Amino acid sequence: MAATHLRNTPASGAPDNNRRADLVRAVAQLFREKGFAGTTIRDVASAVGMRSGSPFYHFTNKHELLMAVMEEGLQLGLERTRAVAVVDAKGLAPTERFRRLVRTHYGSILHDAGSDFIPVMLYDWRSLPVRYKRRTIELKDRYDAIWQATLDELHREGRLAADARLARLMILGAINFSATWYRSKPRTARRVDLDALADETVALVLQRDA
Amino acid sequence: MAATHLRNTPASGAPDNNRRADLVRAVAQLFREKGFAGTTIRDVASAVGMRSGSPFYHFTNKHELLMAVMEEGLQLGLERTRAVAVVDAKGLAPTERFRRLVRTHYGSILHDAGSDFIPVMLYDWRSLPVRYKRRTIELKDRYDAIWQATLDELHREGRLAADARLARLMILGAINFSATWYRSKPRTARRVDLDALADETVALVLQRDA
DNA sequence: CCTACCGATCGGTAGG
DNA sequence: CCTACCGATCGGTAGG
Repeated sequence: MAATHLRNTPASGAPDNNRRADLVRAVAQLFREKGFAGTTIRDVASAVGMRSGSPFYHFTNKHELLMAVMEEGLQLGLERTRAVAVVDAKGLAPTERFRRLVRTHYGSILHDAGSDFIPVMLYDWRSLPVRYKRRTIELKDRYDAIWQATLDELHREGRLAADARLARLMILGAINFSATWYRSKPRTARRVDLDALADETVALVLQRDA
Repeated sequence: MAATHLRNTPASGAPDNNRRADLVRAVAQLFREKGFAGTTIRDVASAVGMRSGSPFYHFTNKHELLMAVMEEGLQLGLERTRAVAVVDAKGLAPTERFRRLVRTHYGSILHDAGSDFIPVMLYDWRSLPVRYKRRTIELKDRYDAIWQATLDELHREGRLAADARLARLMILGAINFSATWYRSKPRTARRVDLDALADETVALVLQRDA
């Protein structure tokens, strides 16, 4: 019994990272489904097989749990987006790079299994205390910058007919809003997969090649 | 004292409509700011100068308050949108009718003073119990139908390069998402007013005239 | 990480 | 619509 407890308590005194990661993942799913205020610490604990007081061994309060979810999402999203835009599609035409950005956002940011972190940010940004917002905004700005670079190029080429900064807000808005209506296992026959959805999004917002 | 109470209690036995309307309005603002689960009945009561138990004289539980907010928003939105699309802009070109739809959604649905009802629906749809959703969806479908008619026309004219149904979801998504970033009293100098925002939105999603 | 618990708060109600 | 209240639940903590 005691040995089991010790196994999860690293020598350094810092909580075990696996358990912490388990918590953040479980919490992301719960917050996405029921919201920050609608989720109790007891929900969180039981989702990872802990007792009600134990999450506070890893996080000092509920708000830090919320921030951890958002930061995890931005960190992961930044890595994946950078891999697509700055590495894989570096030499490609802006339109193709744009298509890949859109597809990545639909997939690994919003709708792939386990992608609950950013949706929590979209839904519950207002629940994050101001003092936690600064750090999160820094990460978010870096994410936006990657998009902005490609959108600026498209604007220069005449493929984007709106102000490039507003275009970013509107395009990411259109994609993010799919969090409210897209279901990977739909009830209706009108199934749209993420590839098709990305293509349609690109078609909608880019002007035809002149 | 007793007279004051009686004045607000109509003979029919039904609660006074003005007080009910006051409640719905105040609740919409609170739910928009703090979310459904993050708002207490005591917040609601004190916002309209009541004591904590009194809102239950008008609504049997907290969820009915949420539904009332959403229905009020859809009812108002439907009226205004119909006035614009089906009356005022009936004979106009689809592109102009579209522009007015977009402008109305930005204004009287999302960002004008007192337009907190629909944002509550966007944020807290998941908090509405399933048995309340049916009625709300009926109203929402009618709202969507007005948009869809104009988008179908634009698609036929070649001004819309995506599937018209997905276009509706994406365009309303782009507009609705402004609820998370648009501020009528911005901190930065980059002020964009709703007229300009509507124009930019139209420019983004419509293909240039061939 | 568990046990055992606390003080505060919450949605809701009875009775007037 | 108020007064007075209840039972349940909540975030969080002490001590091991």
